[in-house]
Amino acid sequence: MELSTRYTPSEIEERWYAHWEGRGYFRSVPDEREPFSIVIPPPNVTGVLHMGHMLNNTIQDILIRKARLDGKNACWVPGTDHASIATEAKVVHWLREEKKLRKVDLTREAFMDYAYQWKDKYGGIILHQLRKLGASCDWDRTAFTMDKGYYDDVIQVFIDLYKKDKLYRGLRMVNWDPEAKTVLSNEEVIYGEENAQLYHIQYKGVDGSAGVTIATQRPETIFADVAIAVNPKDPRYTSLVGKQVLIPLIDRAIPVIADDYVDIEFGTGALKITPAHDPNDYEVGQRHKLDVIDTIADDGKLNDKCTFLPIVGLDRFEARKQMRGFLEGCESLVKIEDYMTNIGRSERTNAVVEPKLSLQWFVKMTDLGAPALKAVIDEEVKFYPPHFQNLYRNWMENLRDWCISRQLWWGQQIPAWYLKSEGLSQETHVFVAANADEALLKAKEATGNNQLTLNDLRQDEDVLDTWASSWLWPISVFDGFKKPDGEVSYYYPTNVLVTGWDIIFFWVARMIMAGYEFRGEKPFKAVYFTGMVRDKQRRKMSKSLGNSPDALQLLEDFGADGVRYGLMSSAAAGGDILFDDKLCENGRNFCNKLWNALRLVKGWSVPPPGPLIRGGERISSGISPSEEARTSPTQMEGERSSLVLSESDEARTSLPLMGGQGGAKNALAIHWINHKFQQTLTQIESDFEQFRLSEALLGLYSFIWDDFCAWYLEMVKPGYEQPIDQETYEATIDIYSRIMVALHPFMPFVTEEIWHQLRARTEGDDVCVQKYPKAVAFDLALITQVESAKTIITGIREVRNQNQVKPRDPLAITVQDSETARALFAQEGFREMLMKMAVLESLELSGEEPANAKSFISGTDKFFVALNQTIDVAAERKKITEELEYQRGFIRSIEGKLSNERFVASAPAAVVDNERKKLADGLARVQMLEESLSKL
RNA sequence: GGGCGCAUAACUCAGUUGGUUCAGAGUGGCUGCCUUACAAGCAGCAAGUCGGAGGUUCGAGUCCUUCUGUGCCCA
Repeated sequence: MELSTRYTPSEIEERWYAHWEGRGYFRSVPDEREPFSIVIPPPNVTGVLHMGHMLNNTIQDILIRKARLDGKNACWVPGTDHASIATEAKVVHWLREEKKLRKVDLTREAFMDYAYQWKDKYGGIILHQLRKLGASCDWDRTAFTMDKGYYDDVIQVFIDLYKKDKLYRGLRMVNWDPEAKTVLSNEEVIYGEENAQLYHIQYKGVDGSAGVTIATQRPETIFADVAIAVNPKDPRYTSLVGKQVLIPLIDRAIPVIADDYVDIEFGTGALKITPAHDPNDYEVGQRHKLDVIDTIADDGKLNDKCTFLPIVGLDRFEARKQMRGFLEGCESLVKIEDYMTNIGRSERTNAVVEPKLSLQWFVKMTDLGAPALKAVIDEEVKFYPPHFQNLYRNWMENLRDWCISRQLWWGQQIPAWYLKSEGLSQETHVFVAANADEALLKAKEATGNNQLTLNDLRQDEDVLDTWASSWLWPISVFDGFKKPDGEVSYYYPTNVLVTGWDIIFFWVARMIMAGYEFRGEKPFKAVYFTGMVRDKQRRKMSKSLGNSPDALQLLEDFGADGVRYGLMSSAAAGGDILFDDKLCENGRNFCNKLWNALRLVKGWSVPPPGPLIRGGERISSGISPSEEARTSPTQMEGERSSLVLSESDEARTSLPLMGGQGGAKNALAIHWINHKFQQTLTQIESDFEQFRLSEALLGLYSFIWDDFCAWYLEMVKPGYEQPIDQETYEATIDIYSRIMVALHPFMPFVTEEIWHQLRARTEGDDVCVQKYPKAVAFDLALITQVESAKTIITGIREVRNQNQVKPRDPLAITVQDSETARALFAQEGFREMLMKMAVLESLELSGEEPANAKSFISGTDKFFVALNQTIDVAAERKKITEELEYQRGFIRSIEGKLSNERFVASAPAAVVDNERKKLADGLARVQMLEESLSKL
C-alpha cells in the first residue's frame, strides 16, 4: 500500500475517536481496579473552545490516558456549568433577537422554559469540540450544574448550611453591577488603573465661615453625604471637628467628625462620608452611627433622595459631568485635578461596579476555611507548582463572608420563603425549606397560624451564585449527596484537579471547603495549575483583543496531535505560555516524522524463512573482534526472533548481546535502542509522578526523533532495494509499537494509526488500551558505548563538512592504537556501526600516524581521517593550539580541586573519583594534542 | 502599603535533593546537502560572566542576604 509522504490527520482523527468511543474505552464503572478520577473544570455551557480549554483539557487527557494505560480504572467526568450571568445575558439577547421578547414581559417560569430551550439547542457545543481534541471523557457521565439532581443537591446544601448556622441573610455593602442589575462577589470584580478626576469641593460652614474643602472623585454623590471626616491628628482641622458644614447646592447641614481612617496626605485631608456609596465610608458611618442615604438606584441612575432635582434620573456618569457646572455655579468648585485610580469593573459586563448597601445571603467563611487551609498547608492537597500555596494561604487567612445571592433568574432559586404580610420584618420570618409546602409548614409552626396558605408566602426571587453550585462538583457528579456510600466512595477523592490559577479562589478553595464540610474529605489529592495562554506580545488571549487563534481552525490546520504537542511542549506547570502557531507546526512536523518512519519500515521487505542472510558486511582490517560472532539461535518457524520474543521488558533488556540474522551491528543497535528506551521510560515515570508533563513529552520527542529515527533506523536500514532480516524487522516493529504506546497519552491519534499500520491487529487490540511500557533496569555501559560511537561518527561528519567531502564519498579512517580504543572496538558490531553510519571504506587501528590526514579526538581516542587534499598546516596548527589551551585550562581547574584537601576529604568518593578520571582523560588528550603539534 | 513570582543563547523557555564534559532544548542564524522514509527534511557549526554585588560551602545556575529591572495577586 502506498502511503503519502505527509501525515493527514483529519479523517484519521475522526475515525479513531469514533472507534474508541464505540468500543466504550472511555466508560468507567467502579470495579476492583485502582480508580483514577478527574472531574473536568466545567466550562460555561455557553462556551466555545478556546486556547485555555485546549491546554487544560489536553493535560487532563494525558493524565487520564496514561492512567488508563497503566491499568487503572480511569474516569474523566465531563460537563458544563450553567454560568448564571453569562448565560442569562445570552438568553436575554436571543429572546430579543429571535423571539422579539423582553425579559420584563415574561414570567419567571416562561423565561426559564426559554432558557432551557436555548441551552438544549446551543449549549454544550464545547463538549463536542473537546472530542476533536481527543478528550477521552466518559460521556455517559456528562453533568450539568442545573440538572435536576444537581439542582436538588445545591438546594439541600443551602438548607444544610442554614441549619448549621453557616448561612445568613444580612444588609451589607456589596458590589453592584448596574448593567446586569445584580450583586457580584468580590472575586467577580476586576480592578484596574484608570484615569479619573479629583474634584475639590468647598463645604461652607453653617456659621458662614469658609468651612472645609474636600477631594472626591464622585461629586454626584455629595447629596448622599452624612458627614465630613478628618484625621484627629491633623492640626489643620482640629478646630473644625464638631462643627457643621453645608452640602453645596442643597445646603443640608452635616457634621465634621474625626476618624483615624482618613489619610492626612490624600487630597485635602478632609473626606466626605457617603455610607451608601462607599464601603469604607459605610464602616466609618457605622462607627459614628450615621444615617445612610442611598441616592443611586439599581440601574445606576440618581434617585429623588438626592433632593437636587436637576440631576435626578440621570445616569451616575452623566450626573458627574453635569455636577461640574452646578458646582461652578454656586462657587463651590475649588479645582479639578487628574489622577490615576483603581476602578472596579464587573467581570461579566465590564460595568463600573457600584458599592451598594443591600440585603443578601452570605456564607460564613471562618469555619469552612480552617480545614481547607490546613489541608493545603499540610499537603493533604498538593499544589503543583507548590508556590500557589502562598497565594492560597494569603487569601484563606483573610476570608470574608461569601455573598451567594444573585438577582437573576437563571440558576438555583434560593429556597427561602417570606411571609407576605405587611409590617413583618422579613428577617424574622424567613423559612428555608426544600419546597413551598415545607416552608408553609414551618410558617404555620412559627406563627401558630394554621390558616396560612401558599399565597401568604413569597419565595426569594434571587438565585445562587454559580460558584455556589460548582463548589459541589466533585461530590455531586458522583451523586455523593444522595448516595454518600455509592460510587462516590470509589472515585472520591479524585486524583487531580487541572485548572487555571485564576480561579483558585472562585473554585479551587471553595471545592476544598465543600469537600471537608460535606464529605469530611478533600475533593482531590493534587491540583495542577496551568498558566494562562498568552499571545506573542504576552497579552492575555481575549475575545475583545481578537488575539486568540480560532481553536477549531488550529485543530484543522495542524491536527489535534500537532496542537496538543504545541501546547504541551512549552507548558511547564503554572507557567504562562506564549502561544505561537510555530509550536503547533513543530507538533505537526513531529507527526510527519513519525509517519515517515512508518513509511520506511513498511517499505522493508523481509525474505521468506530460509538460509540466514548475514546483514553486516565485514571489511577486513587490523581489528579482530573479541570473538567470532556467535550464530543466532535456532528458530522455530514463525517464532519471533530472540531479540524481541519476550513480552516482558525485563527479558528484552537482559538478553546477551550476540549477532543475529542482521549481524552484530544490528544486534548492537537493537539492544542499544531498547536500553535507551528503558532509560527514557525511567525518566518519564518520574516526570509523570511530579506532573512534569512537558519534560516527559520532550524526552520522548528527542528519543524518537534523534535516537530512534536519526540513529537507530539509520543503523539498521538496509541498502537500496536490499531486504531486511526477519530479526531486525521484528525488533524494529516491536520497539516502534512500544514507543507508540509510550507516546499515546500525548498524541493519541497518530499513535493509534501507526500502531495499526505497523502490524495487523486483532479486534480490540488498540493502542488506547495497551499496557504502558514499564521501565526496567537498563545497561548504562551499553548506552555509553553507543554514545561514543555517535560522538566518533559526528566527529567524522564534521571533518567531512569542513573539508567539503560529499556525504556519500567513503572515507578511510585510522584509529590510534591504544587500550581504550581496543576496548571500544572489542564490542561486537561497534566497528560495523561506524563503517555504516560514517560511510567508511576502511577503518584501521594502528600505531602509525598517517600522513596527510585530519585528526580529531573523541574521548581519549584519536582518529585520523585520510583526505585526498593537502592539509593547511598553519590552520591545523592554530586549531590544535586552541584546543590545547582549552584542555590545559580544564586540567588546571581539576588539579585545583584535587589539590584542595578539604575537597578530597569531604566530597563523596564518586565525585572525587570522577574528577580523577577527568584529569587523567584531560592529560591523555593534552599528550595527544602535543604529539600532533610536534608532527605537523 | 502587604504578599507571590520571574531575570539563563538573538527569541521563547527547561535545568529535580547543591556534585559526572552542566551551562541545555526548540525556534531563529550560518555552512553544506533535492543522500530512495521525511526539504514540514538531512548533516554540521556558531552564539550565554546563568541580572548586579556580597555570603554559606570542599563545591553555587541551583541555598541565604541585598540591590536593580520586571510581572502578578491582595488592599
